Amino acid sequence: MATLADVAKRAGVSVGVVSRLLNGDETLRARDETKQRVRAAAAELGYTPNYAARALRKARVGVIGLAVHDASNPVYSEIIAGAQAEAAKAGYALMLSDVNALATDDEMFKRFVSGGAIDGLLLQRAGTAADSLVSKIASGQVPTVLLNDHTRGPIGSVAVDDYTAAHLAVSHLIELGHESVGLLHVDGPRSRAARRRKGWADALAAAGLDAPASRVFRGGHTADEGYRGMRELLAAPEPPTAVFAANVLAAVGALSAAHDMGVRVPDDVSLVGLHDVFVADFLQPRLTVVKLPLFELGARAVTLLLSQLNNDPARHESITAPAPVMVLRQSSTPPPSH
Amino acid sequence: MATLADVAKRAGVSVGVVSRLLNGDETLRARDETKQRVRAAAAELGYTPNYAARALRKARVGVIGLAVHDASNPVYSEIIAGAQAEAAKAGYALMLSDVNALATDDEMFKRFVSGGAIDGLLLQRAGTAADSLVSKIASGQVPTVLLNDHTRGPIGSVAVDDYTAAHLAVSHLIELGHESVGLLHVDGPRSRAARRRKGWADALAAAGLDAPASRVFRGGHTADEGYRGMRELLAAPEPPTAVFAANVLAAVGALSAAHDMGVRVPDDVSLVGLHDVFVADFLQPRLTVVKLPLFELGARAVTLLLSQLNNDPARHESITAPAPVMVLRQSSTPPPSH
DNA sequence: GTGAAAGCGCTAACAA
DNA sequence: TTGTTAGCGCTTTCAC
Repeated sequence: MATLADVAKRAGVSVGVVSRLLNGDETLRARDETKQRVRAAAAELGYTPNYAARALRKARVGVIGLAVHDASNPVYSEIIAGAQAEAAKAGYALMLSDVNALATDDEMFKRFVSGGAIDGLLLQRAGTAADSLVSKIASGQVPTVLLNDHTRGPIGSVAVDDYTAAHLAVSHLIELGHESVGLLHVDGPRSRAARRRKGWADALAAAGLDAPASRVFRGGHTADEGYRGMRELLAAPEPPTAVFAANVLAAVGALSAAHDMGVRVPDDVSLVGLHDVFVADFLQPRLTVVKLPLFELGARAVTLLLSQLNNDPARHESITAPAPVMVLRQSSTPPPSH
Repeated sequence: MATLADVAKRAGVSVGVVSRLLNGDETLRARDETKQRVRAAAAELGYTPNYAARALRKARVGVIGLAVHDASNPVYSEIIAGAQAEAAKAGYALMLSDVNALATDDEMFKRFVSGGAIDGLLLQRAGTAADSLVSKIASGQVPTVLLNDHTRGPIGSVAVDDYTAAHLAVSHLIELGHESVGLLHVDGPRSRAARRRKGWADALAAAGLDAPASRVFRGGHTADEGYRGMRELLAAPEPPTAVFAANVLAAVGALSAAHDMGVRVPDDVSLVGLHDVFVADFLQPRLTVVKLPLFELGARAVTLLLSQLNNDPARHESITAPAPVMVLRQSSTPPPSH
């Protein structure tokens, strides 16, 4: 690999000039002819800066870490895509990691957050003890921003409007004529789960309807958990005529559970999920869903993190535009008795 | 951040000793008492090695790149998980990247494969021109191994047994009594697609059945493409009574297409997919599938790459164990007329 | 048994 | 307008 010194020698100048020129240093006063010569030499040698050396010198590596619980979860992949795009714009690379691995494997944690392997960290919490540990420790080492979460103090955070999304979904169901709407709710950071539940409750209340705890079932954020939650819900004494699943994967499982119990969707019970992922459009029936700007969430998170890298204070951001939208498909219709 | 020098000072020794001790240098002859002192100092200061410095010095960064087409594709995520696990064992980190971004964005390409940002590259091709470009260039810069692909020359590769998997799926259908089995085939590197098609054809031939080109439709590897392919297949003059989809996502789309066309699965047509991903178990009907050792694929790929990093020659590996297995679910039954 | 020192490739401050 | 130089933190060879 060609080094700066190689280029300098070939161009007959010193390394300082080459470095400054190639990095676009404005204050460099050099003859045009010299610039040409240097550029030509660099091109001929196929020069590429060595990032390890640069990182060592500048104490900044140009990579931002992204720790999630399950990179294969389609919900996360849109966030990741957004983060990726924004990071690339700023010349940063993204490095994925698993939150649990980070929490469990001490070696990995040190390598990832200490040791200068990343300049900043994007973190997806999920309410477990390990999570708070990670976020606590990590924030002391590297600038951190939490994804779809809310926090004060030295850690930044950015969130989408879960409350409005839930409100929207439930209002849609109410407009269709439903009077009893169950909730398959997620665990996770209190605030996130709570916002979705409040959206559900408020929408019901606004229509003068009940939002009793007896209609709330644990849906989790996997299809398996959603399956179990829906079974419980449908086995309840007076099952609701509609269900809002606070997570798509839970909705996928819920659909499957209804089918297995001989309950037809949407004829017997309507179902709407949160987050629009491709699979929603390939289920039978196709899943009605509310779509949140997940791509933007990822993008804004890196913007915020980048500003923290420049010593701006950590802050919280809410993404209000684009607003949540209903994606009407086949799983929601008026209730049976209408 | 505490540096080696800090630790050395605190322990009252020189940096050389600290470095050798902490790295487990066998040839270091030091008094036990000294070792204790050094270890204590390191612990007290919370010393973590700086990876940029180490990388610069050793000309090796400890990260291996993994370039795929769509990190959110559940099929890839199992491969990724396998690679992750194996890399972690060897103290390597994994850095994901998008193949297309790499092919398009020159800046990114240089940063990723030149510039020493990665020590080796795991690459998922898909038959496009961009791919061969990438693999060609990349292999000149860093050791490379292709995922589920086959190649000779300076690039390594590792593949699962697509042929047997396809053969297994089609044989299963034949045993159920089907005599006409359609194929939703994938594009991608010739060898991979060809192996699956040959498995289909050979299984049919072994039973004295026809495998005409008129029963082969393009299924691609997304649900959308599978949807389109299945529509065409079902609209054909004499549609088959069973279909093998050479990719799960295509199978997901195919199921949806059948439903939209009023064709019942499995009553009117049986369907089996390739690769067992979670969603297969949550569809209606649950999808019968053949499972290939994808996790092992990822793991073996990094093992191979690591050996190439130690100057072993590039070679090709086939993963034969665990063997492909049928996962029987609800989408395959005997043909209607039986 | 342990210390000293060179140097990986780069940036930035200072000289000339 | 361009050259020189001091390190960033680490590993490794060689000397004592």
